[in-house]
Amino acid sequence: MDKHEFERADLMVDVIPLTIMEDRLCVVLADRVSEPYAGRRALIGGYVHIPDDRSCGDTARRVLEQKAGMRDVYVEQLSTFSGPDRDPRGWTASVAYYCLIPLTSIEDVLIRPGLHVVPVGEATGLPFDHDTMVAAAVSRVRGKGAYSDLPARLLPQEFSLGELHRTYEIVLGERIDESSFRRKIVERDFLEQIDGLMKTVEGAKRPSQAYRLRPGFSIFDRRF
Amino acid sequence: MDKHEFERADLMVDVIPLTIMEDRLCVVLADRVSEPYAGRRALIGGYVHIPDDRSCGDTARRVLEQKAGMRDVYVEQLSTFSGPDRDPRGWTASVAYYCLIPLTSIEDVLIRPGLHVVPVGEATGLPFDHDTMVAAAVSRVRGKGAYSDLPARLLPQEFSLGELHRTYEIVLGERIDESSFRRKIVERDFLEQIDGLMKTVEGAKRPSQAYRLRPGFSIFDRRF
DNA sequence: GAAATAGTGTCTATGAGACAGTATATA
DNA sequence: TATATACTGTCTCATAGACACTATTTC
Repeated sequence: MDKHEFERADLMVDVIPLTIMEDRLCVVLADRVSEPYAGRRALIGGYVHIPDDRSCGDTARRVLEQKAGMRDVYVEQLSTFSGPDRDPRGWTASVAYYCLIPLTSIEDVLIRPGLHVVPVGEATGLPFDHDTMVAAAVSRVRGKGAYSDLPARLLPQEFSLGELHRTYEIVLGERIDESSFRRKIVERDFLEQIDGLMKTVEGAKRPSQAYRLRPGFSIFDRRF
Repeated sequence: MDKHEFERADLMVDVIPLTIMEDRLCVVLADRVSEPYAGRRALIGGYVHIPDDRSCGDTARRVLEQKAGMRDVYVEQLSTFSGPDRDPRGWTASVAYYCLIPLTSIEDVLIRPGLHVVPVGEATGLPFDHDTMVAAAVSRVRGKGAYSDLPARLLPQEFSLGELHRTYEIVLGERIDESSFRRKIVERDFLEQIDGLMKTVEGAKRPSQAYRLRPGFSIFDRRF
């Protein structure tokens, strides 16, 4: 059977960049510059570049850098959304990736015009099936967050257990007991202490021990 | 930007049909009829049919029926595998789905020539990146199996707790305490008793209570 | 009644949440 | 010294595994 016997489906990639801002889980949206839906806020995405990209994961990382200036972020494949109606241009399949933007990178990102950081609950009414994608990304991160090091990737490289604790609470959307959190997190053994202390940014009192993710550690396979 | 400015990637779908045979987790492979790799055993797959398929999940269900005669099976998207080297025909993306074939359907399936049921551990050396796909499917089912109703879909509609227990052990590849299994499984509340008893097929003694999955129940979202 | 599988009851170890208490910095 | 956050210790309750026990059928 000839592979071009039928009309072909178009392949694209969309990225759901998640971050925390003002103690809320947020998604980064971009003003669309071209049709369809020019001018509307939507997820960052693009077509695969055959000569350059070695995988759809490469495409995701490339559009993140080119369209939002985000580099070296944690990127993971979410799911592929497909069908004749999700894009007015015709039958498409979009491989969706979510990524976690550390707090420190967010200020640099916001310098770019046309980018917006929106709480995930308020990112509705988006074009294409981007509402579904955002919801799926949040659901995935919540599901994995309960037993993974994933929320730590929303923090700068060095952080305190208090900050990490608050991050887990924001991501999971529920209160977490502090003492059991400390126990669990040190048992999981994906953190390492940094010799030297740290102060909280606000008018804090006692400084806390700084930690970082153990280099190269991840519970998850990074296959795209 | 014109959407056909670049050479386009080809979109296809592959399916990993899992089942249990002789107390082992197995995958169904098919002899390839066309190039590349004609005559080799590989996963079932095909191109999206633009006019017919309403999603890649539809493509998965269609090729399952057309190429292996499997209908009404549990199908779930696994991951999308992409790149310039995975298929000798060029840059492709394959959306992989796994499905769970109940024991009762397997005999019908095997009537078809060119189909083979192979223990997952022995399904190696496959063409394309099908080794990776099989491994990813097994890993996903094992991961989800620990807290889901998913292994029950490898059994006929009616089954005993003993059979279900053995199925979980086979899927997870480890011994599971029987009394805690019974406790957990009834608490999870996705089974319902069937009034009337059941005998084990072998030279069994006491018959056991028959159960079925509560209609419509699934812990998981079935988004494609 | 013997055998074999089905199903139940109970003890114990582990782990998480609740919460009180201690420690160490700033102002 | 007052205070706010960092961190620790202990109690209790829930849950899972171990395992012994009972139940019901076939042969």
